[in-house]
Amino acid sequence: MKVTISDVAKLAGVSTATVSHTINSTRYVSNETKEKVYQAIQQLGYTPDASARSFRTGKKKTVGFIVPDISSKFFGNMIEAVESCLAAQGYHLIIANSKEDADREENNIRLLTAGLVDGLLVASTMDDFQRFDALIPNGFPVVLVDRVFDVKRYPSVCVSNFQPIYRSVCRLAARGKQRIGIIGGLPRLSSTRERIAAYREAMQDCGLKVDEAMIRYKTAEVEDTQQCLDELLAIGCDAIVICRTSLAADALAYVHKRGIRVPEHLELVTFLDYDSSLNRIYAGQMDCIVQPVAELGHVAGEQILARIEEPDAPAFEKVLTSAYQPSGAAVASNR
Amino acid sequence: MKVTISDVAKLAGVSTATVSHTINSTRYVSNETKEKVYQAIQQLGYTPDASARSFRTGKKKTVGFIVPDISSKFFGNMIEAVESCLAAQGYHLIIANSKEDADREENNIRLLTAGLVDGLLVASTMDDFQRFDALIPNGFPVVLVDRVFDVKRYPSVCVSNFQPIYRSVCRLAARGKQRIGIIGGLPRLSSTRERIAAYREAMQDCGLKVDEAMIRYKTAEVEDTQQCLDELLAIGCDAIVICRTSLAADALAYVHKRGIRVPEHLELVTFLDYDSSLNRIYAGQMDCIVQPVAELGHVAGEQILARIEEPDAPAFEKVLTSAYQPSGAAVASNR
DNA sequence: GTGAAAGCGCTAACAC
DNA sequence: GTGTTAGCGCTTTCAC
Repeated sequence: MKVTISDVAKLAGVSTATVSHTINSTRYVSNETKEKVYQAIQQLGYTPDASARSFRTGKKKTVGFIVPDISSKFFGNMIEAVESCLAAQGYHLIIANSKEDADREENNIRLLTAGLVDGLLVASTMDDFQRFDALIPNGFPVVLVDRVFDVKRYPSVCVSNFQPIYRSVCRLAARGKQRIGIIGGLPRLSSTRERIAAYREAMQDCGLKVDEAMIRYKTAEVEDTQQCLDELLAIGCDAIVICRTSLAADALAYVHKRGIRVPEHLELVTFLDYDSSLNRIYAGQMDCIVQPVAELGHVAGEQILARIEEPDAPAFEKVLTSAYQPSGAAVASNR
Repeated sequence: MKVTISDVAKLAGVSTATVSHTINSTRYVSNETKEKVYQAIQQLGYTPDASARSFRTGKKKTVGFIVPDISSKFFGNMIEAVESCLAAQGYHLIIANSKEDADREENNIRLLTAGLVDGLLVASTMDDFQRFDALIPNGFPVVLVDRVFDVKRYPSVCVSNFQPIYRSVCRLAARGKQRIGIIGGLPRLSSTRERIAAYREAMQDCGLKVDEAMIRYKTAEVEDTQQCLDELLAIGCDAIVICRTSLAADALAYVHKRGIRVPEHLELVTFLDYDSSLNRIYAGQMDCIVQPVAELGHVAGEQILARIEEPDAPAFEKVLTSAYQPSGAAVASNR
C-alpha cells in the first residue's frame, strides 16, 4: 500500500499540516516535532507523491522541449545543456520529437500544454505563425529556440545565421572564387532563409553574380546530397557552402570518391557541430562555422525558467554568435 | 480562468460524470447528449487537466529514461526510438542525464519514481546491484537498457558485446595480425567487461598471447586517446580494436597525423553508430561493429510499456545482435 | 441513459 | 508552535 502524508502524521502524532510544513520548510516547526516527523517518514519509507503535489500546487516542475530531430548532434547537445540547466533548478525535461512535421508538432504542443509542463521550449518546424500562436494557451510560458517567426510575439534564443555565411562568402571571394554555390536546409525555416539571404547579399557585395542554379536546398524531395553536388559541380562551382552539418559528411565522402581534392579543386565551407568527429578530422581543410549549441541550450533553459516565474515579462530576442574556424586553424581538442 | 469539467457540465446542462464519460468513451452516452457536451467543450475551449487526471487515476502516461550521456549519437538515436515508440501509445518521455555519475543516477531514480513516471528505463552507470536495487520501489516497472547487472532481477534489453569482438579478433588473427590491442570503455560497465572477456577468449582461441599492456581503458583519468594509441603502438601493436565510437574519430585523426596508414600499417576495428559520419567516410578502411541502436530503443520502449501493463510479468533478458561490417564492404547510404 | 457525490494526496488559509 | 479543514479537477461507484 502507498504511504501517505496522513500515515506519517498519525505515526508522528502530529497533523498533516505539520508534516507538510516540515518537509517543505514552509513554516516554523520545533526541532522536537521535526525530529518526530523525520523519524516517522524514515520508518514508513514515505515519499511525497509528486503528482498529488503538482495537482495541488499547479506547478509541475517540468518543462517540455519540442525538437525537430532528437538524434541529431545539434539538438542532442542542446538537449543536454537544457537538461543540465533545468535539473540544477529541480525541473524535469520532457522531450517530444516533431520530426520536422507540423502536425506532430501541433499534437505535441496540445498534449504538453494541457497540464503536463510548466513551460515549453520549441524549435518549431512551422512556417505559419498564426497556426503556432493559436496553439499556445493564453499566457503559457514559451521560448522559441533556434528558429523564429517573423512576428516577434514570443521570446526567442537563436544563433546568428547571417553573419557567418556572409563572412564565408567574402572570404571565398577574396581567395578568388567566382562561382560559389550553396546548399541550404529546409527552405521554410527561418534559419535557412536568413542564410540564403546572407549569401545573396555577400555575393552582391563582393561583385559576384548570383546564378539561381547555384542555390540548392536539401529537402526531402532532393534525396541525395550527391545529386546537389553533381549539379553544382556541373555548372562550374569552385566553392560550396554547406548549411547543414548532416550534409557535410556525405559531401566530403562523395567528393573524395570522385577524386576531387579539397581545398585545391573545390573549397568547402560548412556548419559543423563543435564536437562532431568531422570537426576533428577535416577542420583543417575547410572553413567551419561552429554554432554555440551548448550555450544555446543553456540560455534557453534559463529563459524558460525565468518566464515560468514571470510569465508576463516582455518578450525578448536573444541572438548568439557562431564561432568561425578558418581552414588551417588548430582544432580544439574535445573531451 | 481555467475551464474545468464542471464548467462544461453546467453549460451543457449535464453532470460532470457525463462529461467525463463522453470524453473518455467509458460508458454509453446518447448521441444527443454527446452533441451537447462537445458543443460546450468547443465553446469554452476546454482541455482536461492532465495533472488532475493522473492524480486521480494514478497513471501518468509518462516514462522516464536515465541515460549516461544524452548528447552521444548512441543514446541520442536510442532516445529517438524510445520516444517514437512511447508517443505511438500516448506516452511521454522524461529524460534524465546521469553523466556516468552514480550519485546523479541515484538522485534521478528517486525523483522519477516518486510519482512522476509510470515506468523507468535505465542505462545504469552503477556497478553495485544492491545500491541500484534498493532505489527501486517495490514492484515499480523498470527495464534495464544496454547495461545489465550480474543479478538478473530486472528485465533488460541489450546488445551482444561478446560475439562481435570475438569475431573481430579472429578476423584480424586470420589476416596475420599478431599483436592486437584493445581500447575499452569504462571498466566498471557490463558492456566493457563483456568485450574485454571476448577479446581475451578470442586471443587465446587464436593462439595469440595476451599482453596485459595491450588492454587499455579509456577512463576519465586517461584523458587522451592519443596517449592510449601511443602506448599501444610503442609496444608493437599491429591492430587495435576500439570499443567506443567516440574514440574512433580521435584515433583516426591522430593516426593520420602521425602518418600511419590504415589499414596498411595498422588495422583498426571499431564500434560505430550506424549513422555516424565516420561510417560514411571511413567504413571501407576498417571493420566496423554497428549496434542496432534504434532497435534497442524500440524494444526498450515496448518492454517498459508491457511492464507498466503487467508489472509482475517475469523478468526476461533480451539480447540483440550487432551487425558486422567488414572493411571494404559497401556502406549503406543513410537518409 | 444519467446524476450525485466520494474521494485521490497534498497544501495552505484560517484558527487557536 | 500546531491543528482543522477546504478544496485542486477529475474519475468512478452507487443509485435511480
